Amino acid sequence: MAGTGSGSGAPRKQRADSRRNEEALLKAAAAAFVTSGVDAPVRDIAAMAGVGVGTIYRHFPTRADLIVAVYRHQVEACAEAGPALLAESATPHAALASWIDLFVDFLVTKHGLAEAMRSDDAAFQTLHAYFLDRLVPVCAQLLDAAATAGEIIPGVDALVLMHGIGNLCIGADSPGYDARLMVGLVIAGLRLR
Amino acid sequence: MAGTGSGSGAPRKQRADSRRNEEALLKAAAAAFVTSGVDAPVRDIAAMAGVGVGTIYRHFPTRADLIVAVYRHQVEACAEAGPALLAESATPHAALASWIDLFVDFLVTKHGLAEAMRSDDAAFQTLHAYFLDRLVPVCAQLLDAAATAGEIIPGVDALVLMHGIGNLCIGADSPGYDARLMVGLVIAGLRLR
DNA sequence: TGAAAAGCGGAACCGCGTTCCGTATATTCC
DNA sequence: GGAATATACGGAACGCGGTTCCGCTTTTCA
Repeated sequence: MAGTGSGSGAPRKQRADSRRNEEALLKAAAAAFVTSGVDAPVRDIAAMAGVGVGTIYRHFPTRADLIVAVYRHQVEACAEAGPALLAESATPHAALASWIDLFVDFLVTKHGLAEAMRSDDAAFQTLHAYFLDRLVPVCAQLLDAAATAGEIIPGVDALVLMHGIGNLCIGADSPGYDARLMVGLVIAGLRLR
Repeated sequence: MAGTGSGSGAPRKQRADSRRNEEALLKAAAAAFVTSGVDAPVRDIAAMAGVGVGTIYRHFPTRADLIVAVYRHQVEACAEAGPALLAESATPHAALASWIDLFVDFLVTKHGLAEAMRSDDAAFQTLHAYFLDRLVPVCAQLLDAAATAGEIIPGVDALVLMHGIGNLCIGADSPGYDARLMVGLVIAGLRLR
Protein backbone atom coordinates (compact mmCIF):
# COMPACT_ATOMS: atom_id res chain seq x y z
CA MET A 1 0.00 0.00 0.00
CA ALA A 2 1.08 3.53 -0.45
CA GLY A 3 3.59 2.66 2.10
CA THR A 4 5.74 4.78 4.22
CA GLY A 5 8.53 3.52 2.10
CA SER A 6 10.41 5.47 -0.49
CA GLY A 7 7.84 4.85 -3.16
CA SER A 8 6.07 8.12 -3.81
CA GLY A 9 6.21 9.67 -0.38
CA ALA A 10 9.91 9.94 0.05
CA PRO A 11 9.99 13.05 2.16
CA ARG A 12 12.46 15.53 0.84
CA LYS A 13 15.60 15.53 2.86
CA GLN A 14 16.44 18.58 4.89
CA ARG A 15 17.83 21.36 2.77
CA ALA A 16 21.53 21.91 2.93
CA ASP A 17 21.26 25.57 3.86
CA SER A 18 18.89 24.65 6.64
CA ARG A 19 21.40 22.25 8.10
CA ARG A 20 24.14 24.84 7.78
CA ASN A 21 22.05 27.39 9.62
CA GLU A 22 21.27 24.95 12.36
CA GLU A 23 24.93 24.34 12.93
CA ALA A 24 25.77 28.02 12.79
CA LEU A 25 23.09 28.63 15.37
CA LEU A 26 24.43 25.95 17.63
CA LYS A 27 27.89 27.42 17.47
CA ALA A 28 26.63 30.95 17.99
CA ALA A 29 24.47 29.89 20.89
CA ALA A 30 27.32 28.06 22.55
CA ALA A 31 29.45 31.17 22.27
CA ALA A 32 26.69 33.46 23.46
CA PHE A 33 25.93 31.21 26.42
CA VAL A 34 29.54 31.43 27.52
CA THR A 35 29.71 35.20 27.36
CA SER A 36 26.15 36.20 28.29
CA GLY A 37 24.75 33.13 29.95
CA VAL A 38 21.90 31.01 28.72
CA ASP A 39 19.64 34.06 28.73
CA ALA A 40 21.50 35.63 25.86
CA PRO A 41 19.03 37.65 23.77
CA VAL A 42 17.57 35.77 20.84
CA ARG A 43 18.44 38.57 18.47
CA ASP A 44 22.08 38.46 19.53
CA ILE A 45 22.37 34.76 18.87
CA ALA A 46 20.66 35.13 15.51
CA ALA A 47 22.95 37.99 14.52
CA MET A 48 26.02 36.07 15.63
CA ALA A 49 24.94 33.16 13.45
CA GLY A 50 24.19 35.50 10.57
CA VAL A 51 20.53 34.54 10.36
CA GLY A 52 17.22 36.21 11.08
CA VAL A 53 15.29 35.68 14.28
CA GLY A 54 12.69 33.64 12.47
CA THR A 55 15.29 31.03 11.67
CA ILE A 56 16.18 30.51 15.28
CA TYR A 57 12.56 29.80 16.15
CA ARG A 58 12.17 27.45 13.24
CA HIS A 59 15.07 25.31 14.38
CA PHE A 60 14.66 25.69 18.10
CA PRO A 61 11.08 26.62 19.00
CA THR A 62 11.90 27.26 22.62
CA ARG A 63 15.02 28.40 24.36
CA ALA A 64 15.09 25.10 26.16
CA ASP A 65 15.48 23.26 22.86
CA LEU A 66 18.52 25.33 22.08
CA ILE A 67 20.02 24.81 25.51
CA VAL A 68 19.45 21.10 25.34
CA ALA A 69 21.03 20.92 21.91
CA VAL A 70 24.07 22.87 23.03
CA TYR A 71 24.70 20.85 26.17
CA ARG A 72 23.50 17.43 25.10
CA HIS A 73 27.00 15.98 24.85
CA GLN A 74 28.01 17.13 28.29
CA VAL A 75 24.83 15.83 29.85
CA GLU A 76 25.37 12.48 28.21
CA ALA A 77 28.92 12.37 29.51
CA CYS A 78 27.71 13.13 33.00
CA ALA A 79 25.04 10.46 32.79
CA GLU A 80 27.51 7.89 31.57
CA ALA A 81 29.97 8.73 34.28
CA GLY A 82 27.57 7.49 36.95
CA PRO A 83 27.89 3.75 36.49
CA ALA A 84 31.58 4.15 35.77
CA LEU A 85 32.18 5.92 39.04
CA LEU A 86 30.19 3.33 40.89
CA ALA A 87 32.43 0.65 39.49
CA GLU A 88 35.69 2.42 40.21
CA SER A 89 35.07 4.05 43.54
CA ALA A 90 35.96 2.65 46.91
CA THR A 91 32.42 3.00 48.19
CA PRO A 92 29.05 3.94 46.74
CA HIS A 93 29.04 7.07 48.85
CA ALA A 94 32.36 8.11 47.34
CA ALA A 95 30.94 7.46 43.88
CA LEU A 96 27.88 9.53 44.71
CA ALA A 97 30.03 12.37 45.97
CA SER A 98 32.22 12.30 42.88
CA TRP A 99 29.27 12.20 40.57
CA ILE A 100 27.58 15.12 42.26
CA ASP A 101 30.86 16.96 41.94
CA LEU A 102 30.74 16.35 38.22
CA PHE A 103 27.20 17.62 38.05
CA VAL A 104 28.08 20.70 40.03
CA ASP A 105 31.06 21.35 37.79
CA PHE A 106 28.78 21.22 34.82
CA LEU A 107 26.26 23.60 36.31
CA VAL A 108 28.50 26.23 37.79
CA THR A 109 30.37 26.74 34.55
CA LYS A 110 27.19 27.62 32.67
CA HIS A 111 25.97 31.02 33.70
CA GLY A 112 22.28 30.95 34.29
CA LEU A 113 21.81 27.27 33.58
CA ALA A 114 21.01 26.44 37.17
CA GLU A 115 18.43 29.21 37.20
CA ALA A 116 16.94 28.02 33.96
CA MET A 117 16.83 24.46 35.24
CA ARG A 118 14.38 25.43 37.87
CA SER A 119 12.23 27.86 35.98
CA ASP A 120 8.65 26.70 35.81
CA ASP A 121 8.11 28.59 32.61
CA ALA A 122 6.40 26.35 30.09
CA ALA A 123 9.18 27.02 27.60
CA PHE A 124 11.60 25.19 29.88
CA GLN A 125 9.55 22.05 30.02
CA THR A 126 11.92 20.45 27.53
CA LEU A 127 14.87 21.31 29.70
CA HIS A 128 13.31 19.61 32.69
CA ALA A 129 12.27 16.65 30.67
CA TYR A 130 15.66 16.07 29.17
CA PHE A 131 18.05 16.95 31.96
CA LEU A 132 16.06 15.32 34.68
CA ASP A 133 14.96 12.25 32.75
CA ARG A 134 18.53 11.68 31.74
CA LEU A 135 20.27 12.36 35.05
CA VAL A 136 17.78 11.47 37.75
CA PRO A 137 17.94 7.72 37.08
CA VAL A 138 21.71 7.83 37.32
CA CYS A 139 21.52 9.69 40.59
CA ALA A 140 18.89 7.28 41.84
CA GLN A 141 21.13 4.34 41.07
CA LEU A 142 24.01 5.86 43.03
CA LEU A 143 21.73 6.83 45.87
CA ASP A 144 20.33 3.35 45.96
CA ALA A 145 23.72 1.71 46.02
CA ALA A 146 24.85 3.90 48.87
CA ALA A 147 21.66 3.28 50.80
CA THR A 148 21.94 -0.44 50.29
CA ALA A 149 25.51 -0.29 51.54
CA GLY A 150 24.18 1.39 54.64
CA GLU A 151 26.21 4.52 54.08
CA ILE A 152 23.44 7.06 53.76
CA ILE A 153 19.97 7.59 55.07
CA PRO A 154 17.48 5.67 52.97
CA GLY A 155 14.53 7.03 51.10
CA VAL A 156 16.01 10.19 49.71
CA ASP A 157 14.39 10.96 46.40
CA ALA A 158 16.85 11.49 43.57
CA LEU A 159 14.67 14.11 41.91
CA VAL A 160 14.48 16.17 45.06
CA LEU A 161 18.19 15.86 45.63
CA MET A 162 19.07 16.95 42.12
CA HIS A 163 16.61 19.77 42.30
CA GLY A 164 18.25 20.91 45.50
CA ILE A 165 21.78 20.56 44.19
CA GLY A 166 20.75 22.55 41.15
CA ASN A 167 19.33 25.26 43.35
CA LEU A 168 22.51 25.43 45.39
CA CYS A 169 24.45 26.09 42.21
CA ILE A 170 22.44 29.19 41.38
CA GLY A 171 24.65 32.22 41.59
CA ALA A 172 27.66 30.01 42.15
CA ASP A 173 29.93 32.77 40.92
CA SER A 174 28.64 35.50 43.20
CA PRO A 175 31.28 36.74 45.56
CA GLY A 176 30.49 35.73 49.08
CA TYR A 177 28.87 32.49 48.10
CA ASP A 178 30.27 29.00 47.87
CA ALA A 179 28.05 26.50 46.14
CA ARG A 180 30.50 23.65 46.62
CA LEU A 181 30.62 24.14 50.36
CA MET A 182 26.84 23.95 50.53
CA VAL A 183 26.72 20.89 48.33
CA GLY A 184 29.34 19.36 50.57
CA LEU A 185 27.13 19.96 53.58
CA VAL A 186 24.26 18.22 51.84
CA ILE A 187 26.40 15.22 50.99
CA ALA A 188 27.62 15.10 54.57
CA GLY A 189 24.04 15.35 55.73
CA LEU A 190 23.15 12.27 53.73
CA ARG A 191 25.63 10.19 55.67
CA LEU A 192 24.27 7.80 58.20
CA ARG A 193 25.87 8.44 61.54
CA MET B 1 23.37 82.97 56.92
CA ALA B 2 20.32 81.35 55.51
CA GLY B 3 20.99 78.49 57.84
CA THR B 4 20.05 74.92 57.57
CA GLY B 5 18.20 75.32 60.83
CA SER B 6 14.47 75.39 61.20
CA GLY B 7 14.35 79.13 60.89
CA SER B 8 13.04 79.62 57.41
CA GLY B 9 13.66 76.18 56.00
CA ALA B 10 11.21 74.17 58.05
CA PRO B 11 10.67 71.49 55.40
CA ARG B 12 7.04 71.07 54.63
CA LYS B 13 5.69 67.88 56.04
CA GLN B 14 4.72 65.12 53.66
CA ARG B 15 1.41 65.74 52.00
CA ALA B 16 -1.54 63.80 53.35
CA ASP B 17 -2.50 62.36 49.98
CA SER B 18 1.05 61.21 49.49
CA ARG B 19 0.98 59.31 52.75
CA ARG B 20 -2.37 57.80 51.83
CA ASN B 21 -1.05 56.65 48.50
CA GLU B 22 1.99 55.13 50.09
CA GLU B 23 -0.18 53.10 52.40
CA ALA B 24 -2.51 52.08 49.60
CA LEU B 25 0.51 50.95 47.61
CA LEU B 26 1.84 48.93 50.50
CA LYS B 27 -1.48 47.19 50.90
CA ALA B 28 -1.86 46.60 47.19
CA ALA B 29 1.67 45.28 46.90
CA ALA B 30 1.20 42.91 49.80
CA ALA B 31 -1.93 41.56 48.15
CA ALA B 32 -0.30 41.32 44.73
CA PHE B 33 2.73 39.56 46.17
CA VAL B 34 0.49 36.92 47.67
CA THR B 35 -1.39 36.21 44.47
CA SER B 36 1.27 36.83 41.83
CA GLY B 37 4.52 36.64 43.73
CA VAL B 38 6.99 39.44 44.26
CA ASP B 39 7.30 39.84 40.49
CA ALA B 40 3.77 41.16 40.19
CA PRO B 41 3.67 43.69 37.32
CA VAL B 42 4.15 47.27 38.42
CA ARG B 43 1.06 48.36 36.55
CA ASP B 44 -1.07 45.82 38.36
CA ILE B 45 0.04 47.00 41.76
CA ALA B 46 -0.51 50.61 40.78
CA ALA B 47 -3.98 49.86 39.45
CA MET B 48 -4.87 47.87 42.56
CA ALA B 49 -3.84 50.84 44.66
CA GLY B 50 -5.77 53.20 42.42
CA VAL B 51 -2.73 55.25 41.48
CA GLY B 52 -0.64 55.80 38.36
CA VAL B 53 2.64 54.02 37.73
CA GLY B 54 4.56 57.20 38.36
CA THR B 55 3.40 57.22 41.93
CA ILE B 56 4.76 53.79 42.63
CA TYR B 57 8.21 54.82 41.45
CA ARG B 58 8.11 58.02 43.47
CA HIS B 59 7.47 56.14 46.68
CA PHE B 60 9.47 53.03 45.95
CA PRO B 61 12.16 53.69 43.37
CA THR B 62 13.06 50.04 43.02
CA ARG B 63 11.09 46.88 43.43
CA ALA B 64 13.40 45.97 46.25
CA ASP B 65 12.31 49.02 48.21
CA LEU B 66 8.73 47.88 47.93
CA ILE B 67 9.54 44.33 48.92
CA VAL B 68 11.54 45.49 51.90
CA ALA B 69 8.74 47.78 53.01
CA VAL B 70 6.17 45.02 52.72
CA TYR B 71 8.16 42.42 54.62
CA ARG B 72 10.05 44.58 57.08
CA HIS B 73 7.98 43.49 60.06
CA GLN B 74 8.40 39.81 59.35
CA VAL B 75 12.13 40.15 58.85
CA GLU B 76 12.42 42.00 62.11
CA ALA B 77 10.47 39.29 63.88
CA CYS B 78 12.75 36.66 62.41
CA ALA B 79 15.84 38.56 63.46
CA GLU B 80 14.56 39.01 66.98
CA ALA B 81 13.66 35.36 67.28
CA GLY B 82 17.32 34.38 67.04
CA PRO B 83 18.54 35.38 70.49
CA ALA B 84 15.25 34.26 71.99
CA LEU B 85 15.61 30.78 70.54
CA LEU B 86 19.18 30.59 71.71
CA ALA B 87 18.01 31.33 75.24
CA GLU B 88 15.13 28.87 75.22
CA SER B 89 16.48 25.94 73.33
CA ALA B 90 18.09 22.89 74.79
CA THR B 91 21.23 23.28 72.70
CA PRO B 92 22.62 25.89 70.32
CA HIS B 93 22.25 23.44 67.47
CA ALA B 94 18.57 23.06 68.26
CA ALA B 95 18.23 26.83 68.33
CA LEU B 96 19.98 27.09 64.98
CA ALA B 97 17.70 24.46 63.49
CA SER B 98 14.59 26.18 64.80
CA TRP B 99 15.72 29.54 63.58
CA ILE B 100 16.50 28.26 60.10
CA ASP B 101 13.06 26.70 60.12
CA LEU B 102 11.60 30.11 60.80
CA PHE B 103 13.59 31.60 57.98
CA VAL B 104 12.53 28.86 55.61
CA ASP B 105 8.91 29.35 56.62
CA PHE B 106 9.23 32.99 55.80
CA LEU B 107 10.78 32.37 52.40
CA VAL B 108 8.64 29.54 51.12
CA THR B 109 5.42 31.42 51.76
CA LYS B 110 6.49 34.32 49.56
CA HIS B 111 6.39 33.27 45.95
CA GLY B 112 9.45 34.47 44.17
CA LEU B 113 11.12 36.03 47.18
CA ALA B 114 13.86 33.44 47.32
CA GLU B 115 14.56 34.03 43.64
CA ALA B 116 14.60 37.76 44.14
CA MET B 117 16.91 37.41 47.11
CA ARG B 118 19.59 36.02 44.93
CA SER B 119 19.18 38.18 41.88
CA ASP B 120 22.27 40.20 41.16
CA ASP B 121 20.23 42.85 39.42
CA ALA B 122 21.26 46.25 40.71
CA ALA B 123 17.66 47.02 41.60
CA PHE B 124 17.81 44.31 44.24
CA GLN B 125 20.81 45.75 45.99
CA THR B 126 18.52 47.14 48.68
CA LEU B 127 17.03 43.75 49.23
CA HIS B 128 20.42 42.20 49.79
CA ALA B 129 21.55 45.00 51.99
CA TYR B 130 18.52 44.86 54.22
CA PHE B 131 17.73 41.19 54.46
CA LEU B 132 21.29 40.05 54.76
CA ASP B 133 22.54 42.82 57.00
CA ARG B 134 19.63 42.18 59.29
CA LEU B 135 19.66 38.39 59.36
CA VAL B 136 23.24 37.33 58.78
CA PRO B 137 24.47 38.58 62.15
CA VAL B 138 21.73 36.64 63.87
CA CYS B 139 22.65 33.52 61.97
CA ALA B 140 26.30 34.11 62.73
CA GLN B 141 25.57 34.31 66.42
CA LEU B 142 23.68 31.03 66.38
CA LEU B 143 26.36 29.39 64.27
CA ASP B 144 29.02 30.62 66.61
CA ALA B 145 27.24 29.37 69.69
CA ALA B 146 26.80 25.94 68.17
CA ALA B 147 30.42 25.83 67.05
CA THR B 148 31.63 26.87 70.48
CA ALA B 149 29.51 24.15 72.00
CA GLY B 150 31.27 21.72 69.71
CA GLU B 151 28.06 20.68 68.02
CA ILE B 152 28.84 21.68 64.48
CA ILE B 153 31.84 22.00 62.25
CA PRO B 154 33.54 25.34 62.83
CA GLY B 155 34.21 28.03 60.31
CA VAL B 156 30.99 27.95 58.35
CA ASP B 157 30.24 31.42 57.08
CA ALA B 158 26.78 32.68 57.97
CA LEU B 159 26.42 34.59 54.71
CA VAL B 160 27.19 31.52 52.65
CA LEU B 161 24.84 29.42 54.70
CA MET B 162 21.97 31.86 54.38
CA HIS B 163 22.63 32.26 50.70
CA GLY B 164 22.46 28.51 50.33
CA ILE B 165 19.33 28.13 52.42
CA GLY B 166 17.73 30.86 50.35
CA ASN B 167 18.66 29.03 47.19
CA LEU B 168 17.20 25.80 48.48
CA CYS B 169 13.90 27.58 49.01
CA ILE B 170 13.61 28.58 45.38
CA GLY B 171 10.69 26.82 43.81
CA ALA B 172 9.68 25.42 47.15
CA ASP B 173 6.16 24.93 45.92
CA SER B 174 7.00 22.97 42.80
CA PRO B 175 5.61 19.49 42.89
CA GLY B 176 8.38 16.99 43.19
CA TYR B 177 10.57 19.20 45.27
CA ASP B 178 10.98 19.45 49.01
CA ALA B 179 12.93 22.43 50.21
CA ARG B 180 12.61 21.49 53.85
CA LEU B 181 14.12 18.09 53.28
CA MET B 182 17.12 19.66 51.59
CA VAL B 183 17.51 22.23 54.32
CA GLY B 184 17.34 19.41 56.81
CA LEU B 185 20.18 17.66 55.04
CA VAL B 186 22.27 20.80 55.26
CA ILE B 187 21.61 21.17 58.96
CA ALA B 188 22.49 17.53 59.46
CA GLY B 189 25.63 18.07 57.44
CA LEU B 190 26.70 20.83 59.80
CA ARG B 191 26.74 18.42 62.72
CA LEU B 192 30.07 17.31 63.98
CA ARG B 193 30.23 13.56 63.98
C1' DT C 1 15.02 23.92 -16.70
C1' DG C 2 11.02 25.04 -14.37
C1' DA C 3 7.57 24.20 -10.80
C1' DA C 4 6.86 23.49 -6.01
C1' DA C 5 8.31 22.75 -1.52
C1' DA C 6 11.23 24.38 2.05
C1' DG C 7 13.34 27.86 4.31
C1' DC C 8 14.54 32.59 5.23
C1' DG C 9 14.56 37.47 7.04
C1' DG C 10 13.08 40.94 9.57
C1' DA C 11 9.15 44.00 10.23
C1' DA C 12 5.61 44.16 13.41
C1' DC C 13 3.36 43.17 17.70
C1' DC C 14 2.99 42.49 22.62
C1' DG C 15 4.04 42.85 27.52
C1' DC C 16 6.66 44.96 30.93
C1' DG C 17 9.79 48.16 33.30
C1' DT C 18 11.02 52.93 33.46
C1' DT C 19 11.08 57.93 32.54
C1' DC C 20 9.21 62.41 32.00
C1' DC C 21 6.38 66.36 32.01
C1' DG C 22 1.98 68.92 31.94
C1' DT C 23 -1.55 69.12 35.31
C1' DA C 24 -3.90 68.90 39.79
C1' DT C 25 -3.87 69.66 44.70
C1' DA C 26 -2.46 70.18 49.53
C1' DT C 27 -0.18 73.44 52.20
C1' DT C 28 1.24 77.87 53.66
C1' DC C 29 1.16 82.66 54.24
C1' DC C 30 -1.18 86.88 54.10
C1' DG D 1 -10.84 83.22 52.63
C1' DG D 2 -7.76 83.44 48.83
C1' DA D 3 -3.71 83.46 46.21
C1' DA D 4 1.16 81.47 45.66
C1' DT D 5 3.94 77.56 45.41
C1' DA D 6 6.07 73.41 46.50
C1' DT D 7 4.58 68.81 46.10
C1' DA D 8 2.65 64.96 44.11
C1' DC D 9 0.02 62.80 40.52
C1' DG D 10 -1.24 60.30 36.14
C1' DG D 11 -0.39 58.21 32.26
C1' DA D 12 1.65 58.80 27.68
C1' DA D 13 5.84 57.57 25.66
C1' DC D 14 10.11 55.04 25.24
C1' DG D 15 13.27 50.97 25.30
C1' DC D 16 14.02 46.26 25.36
C1' DG D 17 13.28 41.49 24.61
C1' DG D 18 10.49 37.58 23.17
C1' DT D 19 7.41 35.89 19.58
C1' DT D 20 4.70 35.71 15.33
C1' DC D 21 3.80 36.15 10.56
C1' DC D 22 4.13 36.62 5.70
C1' DG D 23 6.23 37.95 1.24
C1' DC D 24 10.35 36.58 -0.93
C1' DT D 25 14.48 33.56 -1.98
C1' DT D 26 16.76 29.23 -2.43
C1' DT D 27 17.05 24.45 -2.98
C1' DT D 28 15.36 20.25 -4.57
C1' DC D 29 13.36 17.14 -7.74
C1' DA D 30 11.47 15.59 -11.99
